[in-house]
Amino acid sequence: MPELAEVEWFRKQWDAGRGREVIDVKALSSKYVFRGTDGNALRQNLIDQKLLRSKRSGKQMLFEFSGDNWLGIHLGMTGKTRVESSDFQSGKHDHLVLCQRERALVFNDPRQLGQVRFHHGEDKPDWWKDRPPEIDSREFDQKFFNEFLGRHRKAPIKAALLMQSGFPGIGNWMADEILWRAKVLPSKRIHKLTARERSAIFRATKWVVRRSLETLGKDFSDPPKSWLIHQKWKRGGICPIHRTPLRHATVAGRTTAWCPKCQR
DNA sequence: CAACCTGTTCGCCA
DNA sequence: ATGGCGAACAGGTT
Repeated sequence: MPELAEVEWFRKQWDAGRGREVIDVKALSSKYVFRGTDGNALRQNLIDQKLLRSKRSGKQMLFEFSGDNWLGIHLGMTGKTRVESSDFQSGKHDHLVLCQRERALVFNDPRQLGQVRFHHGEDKPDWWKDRPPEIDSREFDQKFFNEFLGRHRKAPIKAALLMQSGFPGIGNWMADEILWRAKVLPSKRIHKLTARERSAIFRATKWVVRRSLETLGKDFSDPPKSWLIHQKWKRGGICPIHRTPLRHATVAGRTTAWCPKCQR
């Protein structure tokens, strides 16, 4: 489910617990989502600590706690964070519950392709360092964009858009939305793109990210009806511009929708 | 029962 | 050494 804008919304859900102590931790640490993490250390360290703040980088979330404790959550395909009341009883796929006196902060992930990581130390965890620039920042500029594409000349443009090291936060629906707006066929190889097409993709990337943060990222509301996302999953989906039936195929290993009239 | 899935990582191959 | 691609991960839904 979650790409950049949805992850931003899920990150903010736990803001309700900022400044408050964790009094108990329920962690099903044998589960796949805890791979590579010491569930006991997580439990021992987080109890009695306060949630201080959180950050997002691409699709990654980092929650900082007092006492030099850091909790990383990646939502994968089906992960969600939410808040429940303090007497909440955890359900089947609620793998991690941080209990506070006033509420419970819950991480749920049926499919478990997400990941929970824990780090204790003064400095941020290694896996949070050397992140690529946020698309919605000045550091994500034409130079960075062109250099990244230059390293993947033979790949279809959609494959590059899905690479988190170059387009942090972009996922399947945002990639299709960007290429539809830029009027570029998702399967087009990067070395075949014209300068004009590259520039259109750069601008559409920034635009889709900014606009989806203003809707989905802010209050989980739908982007405008004119967006491709509303059509891409439906049977009989049409181009929002002139109602041409969308085409579907697997590109870069993922289901892809595009308008055969707009995108060439 | 089979195919599919808004994500990432691994191993194989060029 | 680097880049491209298919499979695997786990469990639910169509």
